[in-house]
Amino acid sequence: MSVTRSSRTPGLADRELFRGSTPAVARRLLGAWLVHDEAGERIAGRIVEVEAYLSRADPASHSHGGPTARNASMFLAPGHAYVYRIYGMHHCFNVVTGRKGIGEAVLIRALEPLEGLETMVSRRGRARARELCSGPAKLVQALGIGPRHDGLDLVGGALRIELAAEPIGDVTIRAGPRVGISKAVDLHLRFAIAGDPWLSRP
DNA sequence: GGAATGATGTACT
DNA sequence: GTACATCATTCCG
Repeated sequence: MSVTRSSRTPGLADRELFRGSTPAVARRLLGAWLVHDEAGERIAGRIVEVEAYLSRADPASHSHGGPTARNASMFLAPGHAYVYRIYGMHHCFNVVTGRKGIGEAVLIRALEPLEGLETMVSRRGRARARELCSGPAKLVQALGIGPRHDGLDLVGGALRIELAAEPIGDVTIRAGPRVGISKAVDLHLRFAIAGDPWLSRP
């Protein structure tokens, strides 16, 4: 199976990447790679779409009501994973961002599939590349992410973020309302690489 | 204890 | 484009 592949060599992200303003971190994550090393195989994709979820003041954020058993991982230090179950049957993957203890995170919504394509296809049960990682629950399934990754440290782990050599330019980023929420629809906290063919929706 | 709801995906019309 | 699967968490009484 042939795929487009970036010639740039990704580099490991350190914890600083995840600190600071969560919308700024969300923008910075576009173009970075999400990588999962498992059983000697490398499954990876390039992040093309994300959403920022802020602290208690953000009514659409899971941390809105304060810490609970479910959202506990959101209050860990930046760079940890927050994995939760949605609609009783899917899981979504977030990276904790901002500052420890405030409950902010970036939801990864879509990837351009780059490595481990065969494994992704077998996990997803469909061969069309466009359907492998074009949605938060799809990419979680394709990369083999699950509830066991909730709360894990992404810095230096088997599941991690790797930075592209050059960040993408701000002009290529589009912002818009977050998907699937009913509150704070006026906030434009969904960020995507403009015109990218791998988005969950245009 | 009970009911509503959800950061979705898939199948089908 | 619309319907529906499916269940933990949350909120209300």
